[in-house]
Amino acid sequence: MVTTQSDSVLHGSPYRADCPTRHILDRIGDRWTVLVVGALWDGSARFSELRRRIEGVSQKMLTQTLRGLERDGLVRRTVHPQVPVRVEYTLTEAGRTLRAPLRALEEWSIAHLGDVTASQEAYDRAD
Amino acid sequence: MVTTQSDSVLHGSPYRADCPTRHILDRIGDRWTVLVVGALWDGSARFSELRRRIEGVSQKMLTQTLRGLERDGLVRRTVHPQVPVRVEYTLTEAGRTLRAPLRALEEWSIAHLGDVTASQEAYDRAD
DNA sequence: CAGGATCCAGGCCGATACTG
DNA sequence: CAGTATCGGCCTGGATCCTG
Repeated sequence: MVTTQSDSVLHGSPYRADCPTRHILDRIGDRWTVLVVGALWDGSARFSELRRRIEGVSQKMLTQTLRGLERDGLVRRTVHPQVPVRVEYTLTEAGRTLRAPLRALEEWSIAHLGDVTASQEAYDRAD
Repeated sequence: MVTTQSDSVLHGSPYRADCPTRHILDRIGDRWTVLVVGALWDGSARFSELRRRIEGVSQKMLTQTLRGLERDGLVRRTVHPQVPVRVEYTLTEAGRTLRAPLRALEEWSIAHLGDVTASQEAYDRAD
């Protein structure tokens, strides 16, 4: 509902507090979302598998991140009724489209990491 | 905390806690960095101008964000010795290269906002 | 005008214990 | 195995006051 507005959103300022893109940025913003999407890129994975793959993520944060992604329709959660329970997470079609922009960011990071680090050191050395 | 070595990190998993790309993601992660870069895209701007353009940013956060970007070599800060002081912020060459990946993200947001919102509502309605 | 310094509330997130 | 629930520390970030 909120989406169907003039194209002013496109060219207009995403700097407005009410801009819908901010909400998305908030999602991408948190470190784990990006890493979870990355970890799911080459196929589905179980909960504990993700937890092992993504170093440093707590169980709480992983759950929370997965719930958020599921709510956004970017990740599908499938429960296989077995004992013990088996839960699989997979990227949806929409989730897979996230790959391109995230990849762009990642590549930028890798390409510019050296420069950024050097700049930081120079900045810190000077007063 | 500062790592900088071992090129294995480059091609290795960005899921490792020590991966340098995380540092970049942390920067991009916070809402203000993205918005500041966006606000500076069409030229330099003064402090108060930025503050006006970016709705909702506090003086503290704007300063902090600009300092961070300057330290990273993405923004150049120029002080014009006048009374009152005039300070101009401009994107550096490196900073300008950020445009492409950020743009990609922004476009993804706009393109998928509708779907995401719909998915959220469905998720919340169900149980 | 462009910021530094400080106080403080709120949330983020980890650690821990418990369930189906 | 795949979570839920809860407590608590810390850090973020806003509000406010002050400076050159």
